[in-house]
Amino acid sequence: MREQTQTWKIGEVAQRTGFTVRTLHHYEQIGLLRPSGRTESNHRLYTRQDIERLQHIASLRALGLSLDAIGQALDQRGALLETLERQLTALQQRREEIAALEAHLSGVIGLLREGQPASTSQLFDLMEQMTMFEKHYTKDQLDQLAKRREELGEDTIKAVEQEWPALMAAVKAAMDAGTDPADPEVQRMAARWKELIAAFTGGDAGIRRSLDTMYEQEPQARAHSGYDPQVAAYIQRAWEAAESA
Amino acid sequence: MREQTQTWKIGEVAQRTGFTVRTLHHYEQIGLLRPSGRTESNHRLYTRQDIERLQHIASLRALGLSLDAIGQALDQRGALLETLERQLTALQQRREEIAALEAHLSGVIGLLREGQPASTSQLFDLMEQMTMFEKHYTKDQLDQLAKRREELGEDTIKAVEQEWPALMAAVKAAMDAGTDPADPEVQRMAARWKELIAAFTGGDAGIRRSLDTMYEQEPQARAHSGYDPQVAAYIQRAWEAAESA
DNA sequence: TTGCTCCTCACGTCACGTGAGGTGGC
DNA sequence: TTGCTCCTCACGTCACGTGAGGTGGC
Repeated sequence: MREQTQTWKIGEVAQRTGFTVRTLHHYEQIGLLRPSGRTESNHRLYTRQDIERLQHIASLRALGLSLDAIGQALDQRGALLETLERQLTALQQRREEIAALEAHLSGVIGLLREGQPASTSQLFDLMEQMTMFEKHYTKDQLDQLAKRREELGEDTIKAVEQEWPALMAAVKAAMDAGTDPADPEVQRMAARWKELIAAFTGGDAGIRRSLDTMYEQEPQARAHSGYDPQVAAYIQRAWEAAESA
Repeated sequence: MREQTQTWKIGEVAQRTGFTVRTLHHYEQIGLLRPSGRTESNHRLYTRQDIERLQHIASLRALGLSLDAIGQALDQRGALLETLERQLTALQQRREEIAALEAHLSGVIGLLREGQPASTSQLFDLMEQMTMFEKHYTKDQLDQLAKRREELGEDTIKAVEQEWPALMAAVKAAMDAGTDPADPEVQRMAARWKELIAAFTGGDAGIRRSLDTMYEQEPQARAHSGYDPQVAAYIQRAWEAAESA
């Protein structure tokens, strides 16, 4: 009538379950799985129940749960479903983050491969711009911008990028000379300024707003483009003069 | 003619770049970014070049690179493209792993919600089975099995699952009684056995092979289904007798 | 006596967060 | 003198891997 309870030493348990001895030590240390007994010489003894618990741990670990979450799920029956749902949400979120990183990374790799930027620092300039863009524009807006660049063609884009600094310098010169914003030459430059922005935004008001916020919030963006708030205010006045005319 | 080099203290750098002071300490400690100077009172002084390097670090960190990889990429120009490509591959792999986890987890949550398994230990049995299945069957095979279950309908599946243990017990009894495998009654049971397997596999040879390997390699699977190698060998002989007849 | 298994520390990993305890400039 | 910034340790995080040094059973 003796209840003979079979037990296993740690090495046997390790071999049968695929856990390492160290891992079993660890699980005992954090209180996740305490072997039911010890031999006289202090060797751990695991019962069938212990091994069952270990298998449950393995199942939950296979779902990516943390040891902490596993402990809670096993000790408070009923919390299981909720724990798993939280885990699913966390995984989905993590996967979306990774997908976004991948998109960003692919973009940078594309720049590096095709554009062959002249210098490393130029590459980093480009990367910073990309990061800023991805921060201030929605995904739809970025798609629109990409389509627009394609429509315009590389040559047009390069031409515009070269024209910008020249135009800003000319406007700044007129401003510094105290020229009236209503002056015909300034009006011509203001109109051209408007055209260049429209070429970039494609006339989309949302993209225009995102562009403005980016320049407001990112000193980097201002520094990079040579944007000057005083010049911007001056152009603003020129536009207003044109409207009231 | 004095070259006046502007410098910033750690708090200023932190504020402008969005890193924390502790992080800058850390970057110095691991040699990723060493400020170019110190004041008399030992306060760190960062130059414009230091801050540029910090911005490059930020760009690369935004791509998910480890600090170690960032250090290498920045110190050995040319290694950059390769580093980024490795990172992209790693991210893709990680994303696929997460997707697989999600699929597994969704399955388990589905079981928990719909099936409402009677006890926790029953749920874990189911989970272990799922894990084993996902290990031994290809994705295509799992899809096929799912489709097949749908075709058969819940009632048929339950009926079959109930019939199994009874059939195995009957065969075992015949075997224990020393009945000849060619005996008509044993032949009837062997034929039924074949039908039940076919109902599960849908006659697919690949699925049949996966099922066999699973029973060979997973003591868990054998224990769970009550599978007995001696009974299996007996059935084998019955099938051979049927063929040679 | 020789292997093999078991034991208990305890450091290292990754990228910092969070104090603790103290000093220097306005 | 009071704040504020700066400094240098140093522990904690997560799930163990990897020794180090030593003991017990066949």
